[in-house]
Amino acid sequence: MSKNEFICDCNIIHKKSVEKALNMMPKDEIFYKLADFYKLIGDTTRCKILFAISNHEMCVCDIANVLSMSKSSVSHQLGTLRRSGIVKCHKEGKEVYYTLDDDHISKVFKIGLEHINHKM
Amino acid sequence: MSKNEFICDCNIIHKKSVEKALNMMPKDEIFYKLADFYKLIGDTTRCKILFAISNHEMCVCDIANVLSMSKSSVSHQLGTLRRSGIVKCHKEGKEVYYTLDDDHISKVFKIGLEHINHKM
DNA sequence: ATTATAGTTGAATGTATATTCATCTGTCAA
DNA sequence: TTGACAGATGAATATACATTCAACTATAAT
Repeated sequence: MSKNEFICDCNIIHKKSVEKALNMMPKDEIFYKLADFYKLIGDTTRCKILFAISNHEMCVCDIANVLSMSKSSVSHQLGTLRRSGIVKCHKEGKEVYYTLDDDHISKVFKIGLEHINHKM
Repeated sequence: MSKNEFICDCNIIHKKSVEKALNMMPKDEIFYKLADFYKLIGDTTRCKILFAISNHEMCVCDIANVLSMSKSSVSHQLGTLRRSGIVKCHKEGKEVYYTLDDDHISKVFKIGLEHINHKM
């Protein structure tokens, strides 16, 4: 009977706690997606972009001006957000307008700001 | 009268939109903190750690076993989370027990999962 | 047709950061 | 007081990724 049945460099202190936690943990795939989602909004530039377009749609140039950044940089970030299904866009003539794909983002911002205020 | 009054490599297309967005944007400091908060939970390992301890407190060894990771790696991440005020800890003998600092994390997880489900 | 502008994209560079390794402290037991 | 273990931590390495640069497409105007 081994003291350490798990693949880790230390012994188990509270076996029940560990097993309980293991049971309630979602699958790895869920954690990958969840972490990926937070990682996407966990960047100052993307935070600002999402905030800017959360009120009404904006084209790339306007967003670049709001953030005082290059079109290229903004476009790269918008591409990342689009491929991840966080924003969507539609074209009108030469311009491409971006909006949030759904409104979970606004909710997440709300709680994030609550957390920050709680820390002050 | 210059066509481009802002420090950006492109023109403003919709002046009103840009000004409106600029007015409602929080200060940079807020965005730094907000992005930092999401960045912290935007990592698979830290996501798992937070999830594991969200139910009841756990010591470092137990967390390491739940995640099948080394104590050192877990401890580094816990240190980061602690210094950022996301988790807190108390010592009992040789062991250090970690819990969430407040329950905004659980709420954020809830919305994150909603977003993921919305995408399936 | 030609020119200007909106936007995208691949490659390169620089920066940030997660994990590992080795070492250290603090606590308990023998 | 010696040994064993929980945990923390600095340095090093490796990986991820944000921005820049240059080149490209597409649309509109002259």
